[in-house]
Amino acid sequence: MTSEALGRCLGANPVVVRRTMGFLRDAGIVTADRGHSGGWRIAADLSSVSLRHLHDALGEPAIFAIGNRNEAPACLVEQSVNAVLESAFAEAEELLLKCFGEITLAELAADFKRRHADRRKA
Amino acid sequence: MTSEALGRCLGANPVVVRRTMGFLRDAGIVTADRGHSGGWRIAADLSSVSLRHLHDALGEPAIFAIGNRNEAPACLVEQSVNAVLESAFAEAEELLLKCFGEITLAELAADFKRRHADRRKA
DNA sequence: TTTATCGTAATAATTGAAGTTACATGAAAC
DNA sequence: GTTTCATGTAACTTCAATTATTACGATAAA
Repeated sequence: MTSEALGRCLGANPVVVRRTMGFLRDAGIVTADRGHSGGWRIAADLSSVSLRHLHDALGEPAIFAIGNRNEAPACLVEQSVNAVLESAFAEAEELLLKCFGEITLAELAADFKRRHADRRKA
Repeated sequence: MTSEALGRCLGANPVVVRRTMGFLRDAGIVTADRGHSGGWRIAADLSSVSLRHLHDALGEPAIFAIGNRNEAPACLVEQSVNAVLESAFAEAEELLLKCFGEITLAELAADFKRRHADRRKA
């Protein structure tokens, strides 16, 4: 599938698609072929790739929208707040990443297949 | 404390402070007095205000930086992804809000007091 | 040799948050 | 009562981060 076509599916720009897919290529999850009839291709067994793998491959982007403003603030109030938030966020992140680790692309594909069949029936 | 002074403490603009504190005022957590010697004052027992209360008062801002792009997409792939992410995010959010609910301003104040005493000793 | 594709750098556009200005309202001080 | 000091809020500007776009080189198939 070309970046152009992927971009249309995702509602995103082809160059942005290339940038992002580049991380998955670097992680060995997909390959990219140039030239005529080139494009992106899955390079891994779908059942061996979890959402956690994708998250890691994409550089572990920040999960939380809110969080510490400074890592080691001089302000004692800020230190107190950071201390309690850090442990709360750490727990939530651990749980979320555990979930991510348990969901594979194969499962997503199976779920898609089910939805697709259901739609054709209806 | 005036918005001006709070702004200096927080490294934020006084008007932004007023905007934000306004939510806490609407929730009854603080009061604001105008005029000479006015400003913001705590209006609740510190032990009765949890971080959860603050979060709710501030309009339950989004906790996660990543999430569904569309709530009810036509795309079946997006539907599959949303389905698994929604439950994962819901679990993590529940845990985080539970933590928030267990932390009170009184506890934060006590922790601050401890840090303050420690610093004076050192 | 032409066409199609990725790779990537440089730049522009967009967006949402924060900052700023301006002024009305209200309350205390003198 | 007038001055001063606050909040309340609308309108506008600035800023930072993401996304989009343009441009062009590299590569491979037709």
